[in-house]
Amino acid sequence: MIESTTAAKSIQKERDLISTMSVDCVIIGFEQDELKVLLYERGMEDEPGFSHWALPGGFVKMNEDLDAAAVRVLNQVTGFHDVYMEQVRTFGKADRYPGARVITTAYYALINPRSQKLKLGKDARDARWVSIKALPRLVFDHADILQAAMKKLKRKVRQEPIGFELLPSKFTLTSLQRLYESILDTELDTRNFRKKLLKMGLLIKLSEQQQGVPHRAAFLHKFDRGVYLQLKEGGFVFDL
Amino acid sequence: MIESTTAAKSIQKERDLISTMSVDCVIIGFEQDELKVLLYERGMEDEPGFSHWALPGGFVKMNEDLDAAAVRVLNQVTGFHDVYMEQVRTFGKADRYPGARVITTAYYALINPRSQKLKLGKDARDARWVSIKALPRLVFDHADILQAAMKKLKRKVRQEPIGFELLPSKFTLTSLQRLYESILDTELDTRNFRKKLLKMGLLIKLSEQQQGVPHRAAFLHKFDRGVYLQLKEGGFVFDL
DNA sequence: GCAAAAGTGTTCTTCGTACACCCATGC
DNA sequence: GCATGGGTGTACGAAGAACACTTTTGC
Repeated sequence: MIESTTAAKSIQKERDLISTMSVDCVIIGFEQDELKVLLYERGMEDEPGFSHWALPGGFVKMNEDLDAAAVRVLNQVTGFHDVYMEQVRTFGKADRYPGARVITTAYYALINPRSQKLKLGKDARDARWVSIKALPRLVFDHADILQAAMKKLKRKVRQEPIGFELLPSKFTLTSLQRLYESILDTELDTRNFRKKLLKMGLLIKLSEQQQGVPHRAAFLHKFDRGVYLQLKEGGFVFDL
Repeated sequence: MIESTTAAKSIQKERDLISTMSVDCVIIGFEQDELKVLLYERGMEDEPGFSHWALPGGFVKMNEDLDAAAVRVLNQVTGFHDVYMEQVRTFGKADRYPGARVITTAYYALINPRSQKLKLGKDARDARWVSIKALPRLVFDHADILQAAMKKLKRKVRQEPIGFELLPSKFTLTSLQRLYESILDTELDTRNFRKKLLKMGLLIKLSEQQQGVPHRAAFLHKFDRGVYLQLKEGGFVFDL
């Protein structure tokens, strides 16, 4: 095998190579026909950005996989678990974090805000689902990170149906359309949207309907996970 | 401003948060109708992976932007400068690098191998342009990194014309087609390929022709950078 | 009965795709 | 004259885009 241990240790002793890695999570939810992001107010008085709004984040531990760190941080700050996450990219400007060299890898997470209860971690004074259309000022480069995540999501949504993660298990076609409209930031033609989706065979129409709405009740639908996985293997495209 | 310095320093003292960041470069070139990657044989006896083939990489310095580190590393290992580079993603498995915790961010670089001379850095025993179809075994997780870069390139090539970077300034339509075929790993119909490209108006047909070929000489073309930049702003799509 | 959203087909245009032959050159 | 790649057009089918009215329900 490779003779490495001493060399590697000497590398870590060189002060100018040492840095701290963190992960930041762009947690995206869909509620009341709006895309939202979970932000929190930093609550550690001795850390940079105290009392400012930020994306949930935390440091990567020495023996922890990067992806695992993202999952852990999400859980520690929000209490959420079993969430779909994907790496966005890494932000590494030398001066991005005040007072120390911290390189951060951004992840986005997709979740239905009503499916799990928010349990604030100790580092947070407050946390809120904030509409993507009305963001407060964020600390450090978190506005850039958020923007990059949204851009990635826009691309992603054209390649596979991500509604699975953001909607309740039973939903109306209209709310699915609103979701796509929010992500793509356009209006879609209802007839064309339905035509395309139904042709794909991904949706199962239930006999159940909406209750108590002051207009004609819509039928509920659910996703067919079997068909989805099958399509995914074949590497399909999903243009809207 | 934010009261941060002491806090940040205390963060970096915690041993379990300290790690080393590196960058690795997937340097892609196109030569003799083939896509190639620049690999080097590791030449530092006291570093892991000595005498094995690897992607050019190096550590990020304390006061260096991550993107700048990628540019520097590329230059140090190969002597290349002014090269198109883009971040792929970050690889952070805890055990990916033997003997130390090293998280690495991968970049891909596109270059015409004939446009700049390869000048080996001191860490390399040897370096070669290797066909993407005949790769040797690579150290650490470099095979995964390379694969991720190629996948990203495949997606990229459908969204903007990257031939700019990989071809000489004057080229034939056939070599452009071969480039796309190499990246996408398919065969394309010549007539349809030309139809689509010419309709875009990105190419300028020169009066100059190939010299000394044992068949009908092809006209040379060049890219119209003005039209390219214009199209790019409008966020165009480029399907083949 | 009215406000509010659900649901449904057709036409036109655009674009992708398949396909075969003559042309110029070097040897 | 032959081998090699250069260069060109058309016809068909699929898919995207535009577009308006009837239905159901709660109040």
